[in-house]
Amino acid sequence: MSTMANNASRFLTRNKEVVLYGVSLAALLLLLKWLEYRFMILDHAMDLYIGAVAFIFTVLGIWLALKLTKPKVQTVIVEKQVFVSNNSGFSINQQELERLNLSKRELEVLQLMADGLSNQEISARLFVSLNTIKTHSQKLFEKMEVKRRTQAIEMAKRLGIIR
Amino acid sequence: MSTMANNASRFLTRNKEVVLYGVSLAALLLLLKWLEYRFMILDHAMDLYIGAVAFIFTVLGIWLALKLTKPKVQTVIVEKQVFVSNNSGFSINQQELERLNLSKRELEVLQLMADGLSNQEISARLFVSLNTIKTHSQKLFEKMEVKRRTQAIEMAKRLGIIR
DNA sequence: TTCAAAATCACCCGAAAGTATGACCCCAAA
DNA sequence: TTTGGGGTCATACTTTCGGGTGATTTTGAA
Repeated sequence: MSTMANNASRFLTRNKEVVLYGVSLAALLLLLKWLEYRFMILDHAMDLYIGAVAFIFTVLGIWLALKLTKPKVQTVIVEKQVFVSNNSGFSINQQELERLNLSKRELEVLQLMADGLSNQEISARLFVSLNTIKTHSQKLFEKMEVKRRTQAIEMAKRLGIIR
Repeated sequence: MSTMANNASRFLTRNKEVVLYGVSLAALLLLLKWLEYRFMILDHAMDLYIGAVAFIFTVLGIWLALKLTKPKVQTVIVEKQVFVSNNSGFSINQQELERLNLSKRELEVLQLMADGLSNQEISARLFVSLNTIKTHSQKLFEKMEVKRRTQAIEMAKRLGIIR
């Protein structure tokens, strides 16, 4: 039951793009027709018209490509500060990171959590939905064996797996 | 030295693109002229011609966009080990503490928050009611000018007003 | 090519966190 | 003695968080 609703909503979400594109294309055709009639009044203005068409469709192509191309993955540079204590020599970090077996995305979410961002803000920052962040945080908590984000932050800072 | 060579090579690479683009554009214009003469022979084939132009330039636009956004951003995790003398655990920033004007109780709550405790757990630890903790945290957030406990923790650790 | 992990998104529900407001007590300073 | 800050607690409400579940798509490795 919920699967149907799920599919329907997803279908709508996808179609929004398609519908938008369709409408835009229709508008563009109207514009072209208008341009055509305008220029046809003039004499030997064909080249100008062709130029306009070429320009418009070049822009359209660029827009299309940019729209349909997936947003680039941001480069994540994690600078880890390894605090070296005088007495207790725990300069772990990488070992702990591997032990916890966190994925790249989960580590990103963890870092943003530690920066004090809400799930909503994290989702906006990473260009994904709120639900996705929830899923990430869940897996994060499971792997780190904690129950709250504050515990995750505390552990992460203590182990030095985030800055 | 290697930087110069690097820049030179990069410059050449870029210019190669520009030259390639120029040549392609020239070829494209020739193609268009040819198409124009071909179609002009026919009667009322304008739309077809315009369509061809539109298509070609749409493809051109897409190609341009894809070409110019080519560089694939790899996710690189840079591990920078910064050795810091361990004074963060000892010296508390007294000036910041006074500036924020936190009460004793509020500071206690803040510390326990940073330890990853829930409001419920904090209230149990301090032998007060949950509502009291909520009140404390509220005033805490006001004084620190934050909206969430995670932000308060982040700021407190950054300023060094808690361990 | 196939398979598993990762990443994405959805929906529901209960718990926790946070907001707003008001009240009472205590104590020290004006 | 009044006044104000700190501490306590309450009710009512909204928002966010987290758990559980299921699904599809992407991707990287075998």
